[in-house]
Amino acid sequence: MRLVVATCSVDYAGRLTAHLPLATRTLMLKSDGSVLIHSDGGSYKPLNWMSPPCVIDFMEPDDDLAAAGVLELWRVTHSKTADMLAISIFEIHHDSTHELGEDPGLIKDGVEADLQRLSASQIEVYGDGFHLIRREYPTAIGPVDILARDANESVVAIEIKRRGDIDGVEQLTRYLELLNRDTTLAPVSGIFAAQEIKPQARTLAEDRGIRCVVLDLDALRGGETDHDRLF
Amino acid sequence: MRLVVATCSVDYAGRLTAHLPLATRTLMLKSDGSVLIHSDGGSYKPLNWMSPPCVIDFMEPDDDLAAAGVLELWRVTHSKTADMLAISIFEIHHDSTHELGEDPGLIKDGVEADLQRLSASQIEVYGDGFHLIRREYPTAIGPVDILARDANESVVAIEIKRRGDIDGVEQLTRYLELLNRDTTLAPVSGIFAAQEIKPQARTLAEDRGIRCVVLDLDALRGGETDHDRLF
DNA sequence: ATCTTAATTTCGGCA
DNA sequence: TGCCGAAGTTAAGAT
Repeated sequence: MRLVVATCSVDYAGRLTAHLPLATRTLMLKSDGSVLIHSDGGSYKPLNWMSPPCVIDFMEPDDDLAAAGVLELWRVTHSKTADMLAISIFEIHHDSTHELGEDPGLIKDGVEADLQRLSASQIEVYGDGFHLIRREYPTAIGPVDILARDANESVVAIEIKRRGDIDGVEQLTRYLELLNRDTTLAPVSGIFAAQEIKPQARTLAEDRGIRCVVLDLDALRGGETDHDRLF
Repeated sequence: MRLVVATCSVDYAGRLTAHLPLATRTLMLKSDGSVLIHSDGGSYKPLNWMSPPCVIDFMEPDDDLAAAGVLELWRVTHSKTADMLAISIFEIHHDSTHELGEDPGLIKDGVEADLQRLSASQIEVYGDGFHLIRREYPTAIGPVDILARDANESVVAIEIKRRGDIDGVEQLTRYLELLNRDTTLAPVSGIFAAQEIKPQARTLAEDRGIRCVVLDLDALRGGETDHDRLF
């Protein structure tokens, strides 16, 4: 990886056209050819960039550019889409290259898939006597996270989110409407489950007769451990 | 901005839990307190990060961590959400600080909205005698970019993209199918308009009786200027 | 300030 | 490989 702090201007032409006026910025050149141009603030998104696969070409400026003060012209072109990034270097304040090696990558935990897997394997967190029909139950408008039966053998559709918001309730409502047209399943009730449920979402859900369940990830993990130890 | 290349491990706890095993990475510490952790590849998204507003606390490792080889412990906490990022520094390979100053920011140009606005105000680029019904004509599956009538008063649905690809043709096809069910509008023909139309997309479109129009942004701009001067 | 939607989205999963 | 949906989505515009 090469790190450069330079006074530069940048032009991008590809899915859109964009320009960065002359200013001092940090350029990150990765070993796969990709380039990030960062300012000293804002979020993790660069001001401008080129994603791999791409190649960078370090060129001499022509006479006009050189007369305008351009030391180097870096031309980054995408290998497939012909997107192009042109970086005009006016002054280099820092330039260093570093060997980083492969990265083992991020290990994530506590995403929706974990909640679904853990709570499906401990389906009674949704109520005594519950049993699983299946996860990712397919419907015409997409898969329902969990389909189960309650103690009375009535079908229950469970929608799981990390953070329970209005749109999740809407999604479950659409599933319920569809599932209740299936005479072999109806009547189907709904459960909206999340690690955290927004008050607005809870109000809407309960207004529609949908029960809300707050999932405790740590408790689910503990439960799984016990389960693994028992069997 | 401070640039650090270090062998480190990282733990994040917030909206999810995540861990980065020990490896050499580039750390970008911005002046607003935000931190990005980049590997030498991938896209512009960091492996892990903390968005502003946040504060970074440079701490001495406790005895256990020091015995494990930790030189420094950087603790980044979000000022509002209590999200936390803990960076355990094992070895620093590079460390430099740079004054960048304010950035004038990116100037974007040629986005879909511009093409839509400009071509709607000069609707005859689609054909002599064309007149606008409305932009963003609402349907059950989303708004149609432009709905117009041609010289014969037949309705035309226009889908606009910056770069015309297969999926844009598919989108327009769905709109046409829906609009043609409306007896007050049918028959509705389609125009696929873009600054650049991929050969595959053009073939598919014409195969479905959809006309393709290549939009010239500079010409549209010139046309708008004339219009403004005339009225 | 809040919400709605696009994004040069990126990223992962599954068919 | 392509489609579909989630993301610590982020970011910009409208209400």
